[in-house]
Amino acid sequence: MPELPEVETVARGVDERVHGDRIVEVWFSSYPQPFKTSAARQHRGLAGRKIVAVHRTGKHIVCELGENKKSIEAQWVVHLGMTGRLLVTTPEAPVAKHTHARLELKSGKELRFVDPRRFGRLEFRDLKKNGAFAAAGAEPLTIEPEAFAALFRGRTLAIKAALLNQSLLTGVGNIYADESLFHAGIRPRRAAGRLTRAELERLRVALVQVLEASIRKGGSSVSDYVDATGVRGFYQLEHRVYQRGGEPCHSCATPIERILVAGRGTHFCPKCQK
DNA sequence: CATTTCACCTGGTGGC
DNA sequence: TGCCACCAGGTGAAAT
Repeated sequence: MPELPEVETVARGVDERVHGDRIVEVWFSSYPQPFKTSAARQHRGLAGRKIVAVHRTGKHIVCELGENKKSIEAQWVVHLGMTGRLLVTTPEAPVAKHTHARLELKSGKELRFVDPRRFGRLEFRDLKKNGAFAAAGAEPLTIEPEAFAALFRGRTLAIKAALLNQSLLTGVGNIYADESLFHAGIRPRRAAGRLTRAELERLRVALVQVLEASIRKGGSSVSDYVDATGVRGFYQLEHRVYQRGGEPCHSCATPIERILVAGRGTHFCPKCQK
């Protein structure tokens, strides 16, 4: 479900509703997979802490914990995987199947992590011991043109595979890789290192435009993505190629092709993309 | 090292 | 209605 625009939408929604609130009680499911940090250690770290702010880094949601913004002591880092949801609810709201974490807040609200496939991850970081969370790759919304081009220099892998590599760029997933390549007019199987400087700049600009447009629409709800309050996004209505295999291209009416690149379903227009 | 493949999970869909 | 194959927003380990 969640790539940069979806994670940004969730992080903003959670921040609006819980910043300044204090965690008074913590509950975790017994499935070990979602816990990058053991449930016991997260429990000790989270209970009693105040959530100062919530924001996005790449595809991660970072909850800053401390007494105020100038004294952050710890972080709770949430990765939604494919099907994760981070929801702000009332305590009475029915607990959804596959709920793995419930943080009861002083205000009476609850912060819940729900994840059917359990590909998501929850991590607790003590800043003194572990340091602050940092993504490996660059932020696509702010990277400079020169640095963006340098990411792909000399690489033989497909440009689509390179876009998905989180240690190069952080936050781009299958939807926005396909959509940005369409808007830039570049075929997904092209070797990353063979793109011209002009093509790379078209790609960077397309990526920024697509990601920002999607954030404005609350992200893409292809099947089950919802924001922090359970509301779906609308950017799926703007998709030009993603999951449109066989359907006519909106620009030239040529049927959109679906192929496999880096093991992922990949969609492109054979006429508009060179 | 760079690149590719596969396993990790549940659930929805479409064919028979 | 049931069974089965296939597909899905991600990522890290193992293989090549």
